[in-house]
Amino acid sequence: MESVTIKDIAKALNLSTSTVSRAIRGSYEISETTKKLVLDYVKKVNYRPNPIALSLKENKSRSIGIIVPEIANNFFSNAINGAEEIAQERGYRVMIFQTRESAEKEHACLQHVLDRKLDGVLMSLSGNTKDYSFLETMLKEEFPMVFFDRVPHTLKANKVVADNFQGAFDATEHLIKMGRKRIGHITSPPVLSITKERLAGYKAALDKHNMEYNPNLVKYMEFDYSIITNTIKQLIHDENPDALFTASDRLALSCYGAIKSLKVEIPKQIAVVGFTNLKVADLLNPPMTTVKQPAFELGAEAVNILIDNIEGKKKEQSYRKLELPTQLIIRESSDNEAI
Amino acid sequence: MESVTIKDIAKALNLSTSTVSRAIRGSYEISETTKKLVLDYVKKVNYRPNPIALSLKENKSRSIGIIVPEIANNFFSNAINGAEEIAQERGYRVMIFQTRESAEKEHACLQHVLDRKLDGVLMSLSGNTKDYSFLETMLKEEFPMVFFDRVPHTLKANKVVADNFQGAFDATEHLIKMGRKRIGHITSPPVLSITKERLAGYKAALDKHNMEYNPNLVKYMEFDYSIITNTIKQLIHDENPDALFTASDRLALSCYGAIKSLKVEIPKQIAVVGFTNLKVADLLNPPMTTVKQPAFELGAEAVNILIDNIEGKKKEQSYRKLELPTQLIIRESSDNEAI
DNA sequence: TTGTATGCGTTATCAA
DNA sequence: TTGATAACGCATACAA
Repeated sequence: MESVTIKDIAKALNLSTSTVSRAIRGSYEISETTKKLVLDYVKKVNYRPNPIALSLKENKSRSIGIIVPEIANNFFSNAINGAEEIAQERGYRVMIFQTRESAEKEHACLQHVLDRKLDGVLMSLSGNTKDYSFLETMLKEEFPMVFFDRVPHTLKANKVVADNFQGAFDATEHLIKMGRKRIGHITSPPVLSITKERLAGYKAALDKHNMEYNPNLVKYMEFDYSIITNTIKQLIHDENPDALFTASDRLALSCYGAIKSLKVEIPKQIAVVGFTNLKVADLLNPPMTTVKQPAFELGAEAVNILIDNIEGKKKEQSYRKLELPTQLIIRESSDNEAI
Repeated sequence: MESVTIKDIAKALNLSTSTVSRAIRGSYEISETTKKLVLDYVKKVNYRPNPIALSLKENKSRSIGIIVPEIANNFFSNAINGAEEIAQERGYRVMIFQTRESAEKEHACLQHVLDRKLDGVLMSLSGNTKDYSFLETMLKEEFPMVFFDRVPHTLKANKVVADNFQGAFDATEHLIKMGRKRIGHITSPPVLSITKERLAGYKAALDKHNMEYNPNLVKYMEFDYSIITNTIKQLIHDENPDALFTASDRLALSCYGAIKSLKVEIPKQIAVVGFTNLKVADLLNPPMTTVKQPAFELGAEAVNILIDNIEGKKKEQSYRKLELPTQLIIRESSDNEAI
C-alpha cells in the first residue's frame, strides 16, 4: 500500500514541495492557477497527508485516548460510544484502551497515550489503582485529562460522574419503603470513588429511616467471578438479608445467579436492585429494578470538557466536576406486589 | 510532558546520537562500557523511544487494527479481548475501531489503518458493506488482513469463523425434535456471510426432517431496534410460528421483548433459541437455549493468523480458513418439559 | 568502536 | 508567487 507523498506530487507537477504543501493547506500566498493544478492532481491520485509525519512535527495527533477498565461491559462501551460521537463531531480521533482492572496495565496505557502524543485522555480508573502519583504528575504538567465514573477523589481534576450518592439513596430508600429490613449492599472495591459514594447514599437512606447500619451486610468485591458468587451465597447464609442492593450490573447478575442456585426466590425472599444500564434488565427473571446511569451522556460530556481543555478553552486552571442525574427504574425484583 | 530524546542523551553523555541509538538497540558494535553508561542514563531519565518517529522511519508500527461493527456487543468485545491478549503476548499493540454498521465509516477506518501504518488489520464486516472493491485492492497489495465472523464470502482471504452452518443446523434440529412444526428464523441482513451460513443450516435441518421451507417464516433484520420488534410481532401475528430461531443475541433479546409484550408464553406457545454467547442467557426469563460461539477464541485465532502473516510466516499466498465449533446449550426456552 | 550524514513526510522560515 | 532548507526523533550506511 504505497502512498503518495507531497514529494511525489511536486515531482509530477514540476513544483517544489513547499508550493504543493501551501496549495493543499489553502495558504493564500499562492496563485489560483497553481493551487487548482495541485488540488486537481491531489484529488486524482487520492493523496492523503501522512498523520505520522504530522504528529512528529507538531507533537500532537488530533486524537484522544479513552482508558476504561473493560470494554466487554455495557456501561463502558456505551460511554465510549458517547465519547466517540462527540469527538468525531469535533474533529478528533479516538483510541480505546482497556486496563482489565490492572493498575500496571493502566500505567502502560497512560505511557502509550503520552508516547503516541495523543492530545488528551479520558479515563475511568481500574479497580486496583491505589497510587495516583503518575496521574498527579500528568495533571501538574497540565496534560489534558478528564476522569469519568471512577474518579480519583483526592485529585483536583476534571470529573464527570453519575450522581452515585442520590442513585444509591433512591434505591435503598425504595427498598425500605417496600418494607425490607435487612438490606445488604454488594459493591465494588473500596478504593473506587463510586464505591464510596454509593455506600454513602446507602447509609444516608438507612439513617433517614432510623435503620441501623450493619457492616456485616456490606461486601466489597474484587473482580474475580468465582469468589463473587461464593461470597454472596455466604452473605445470604450468614446474615439472612431480605434485600440486596448492588453497585453494578455485573454484581447484580452475580446476585441473580447466586440466589437462583440457592433456590431462593426473588423478590419473595430477597429483593434485588442493581446499579446499571443493562439493556437486558427488563428481560431477566424477574425483571430487575435498577438505577439507570446515563452512560452515553457521561462519555459525551466528558469528551466535551476534554476537548475544551485541549483547545485551551478552560478557564485558568479551574476544574469542572459534572454530576449527571440517575433514575430509579422499578421492576419486579423489588416489588412487593409480587410477594 | 516533555520527553527525553536520543539527542538529549547524546548531549548529556558527550556521545553521538548513533552511539546512543546503538547502545539502546543492543547493537554489538559497541563497547561494553559505553553501552552500560548509556543504558544506566536511559534508565535514570526514563527515556522512551518515540514510536511516531519510529513509524515514520520504518513505515510500520508494531500495532494492528481491529475493526468491528459495534463494541457495545458482547460477542465483539469478547473477540477483541481474545485478540488483544494474543497480540500483546506477541508484542503488538491493538487499535480498536467501530463502524456502527456503516459502510462509509468502515472505509474510513480502513483508510485510517493504512494512514497510521498499522501492520495489519482484523475485521468483521458492517451490515451494510456491499462493495468489496477496496478490500480487494488491499488484499491484492498483500496488506495483512484477517476477517472474522462476518467475512466477505466472495473474496480470497484469511477467515476465522464459527461453524455457523452446524450451529444453525443443531439449533433447528433440536427444535424439530422438540416437536415444533412452524419454526421461524429471525436473522441479520442478507449480505452478511453469517446470515447465509446460518440460513443454510436452518434449511438443511428442515430438509433432513422432511419439513417444507417457508420463506414467510424468515425475516431479515437491519439494525433499527424499533422496526425489529414490530416485525417480530407481525411475524407472530401473520404466521403463527411455534418456535423462533434467531441469528444473534441482539435479535434473541428483541424476540423476548416482542413475545413478552404480546403476552405470549415462552416456551409454551413459542420456543426461542438464540445464537450468542451472552452471559445473561442463563438469567433470562425463561433461561434461553442458545448456540454458543467461542468469541474469545475466534479473536485469538484470528490475530495469530494475522501476525503470522505480518511476520511473513504465511505459505506463499495461501489463505487459511479456520472454522471453530459451536455448542448448543439447551435451557428452558426450548424445553418441552416446561410445557 | 565511534561519529557524521541522510532520509522518513511534513511545514515553517527565509531567500529569491 | 515560488523554491530551498531546516527541523521533528530515530536508525543506519558510510566514514573515520
